[in-house]
Amino acid sequence: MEENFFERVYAIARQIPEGKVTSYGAIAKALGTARSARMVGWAMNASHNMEDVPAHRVVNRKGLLSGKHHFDGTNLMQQLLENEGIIVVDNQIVDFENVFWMPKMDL
DNA sequence: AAGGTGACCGGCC
DNA sequence: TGGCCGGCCACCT
Repeated sequence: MEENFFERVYAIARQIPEGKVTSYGAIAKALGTARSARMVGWAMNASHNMEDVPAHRVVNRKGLLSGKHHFDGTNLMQQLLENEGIIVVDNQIVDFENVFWMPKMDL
């Protein structure tokens, strides 16, 4: 009973454990629309109003904080990640593979 | 209704 | 990884 595409994205994002991150493509695949990775980013844009959506845990496949530009400050996203134990240098996540979390495609 | 847009991804060099 | 290009899909005007 998903209201719309966004709700689905939020559902996945909320499942991201602390200290872990995932990519837009991974979420897209979890939703079944791997090709709509861009939509995931769009949903994240709307997630700005959602407090339950940790958008800072979502990065692109390179582990780059592509969306940091959309956060309040310029390094807010990085601060949040580092706060969870994730090392971020130059807007890029260190050990990206190590902190990468694959969303459960359980819907 | 049509067109533009975007926090992407994958392939290629 | 870095740069360029095409495809993709839902949302907004």
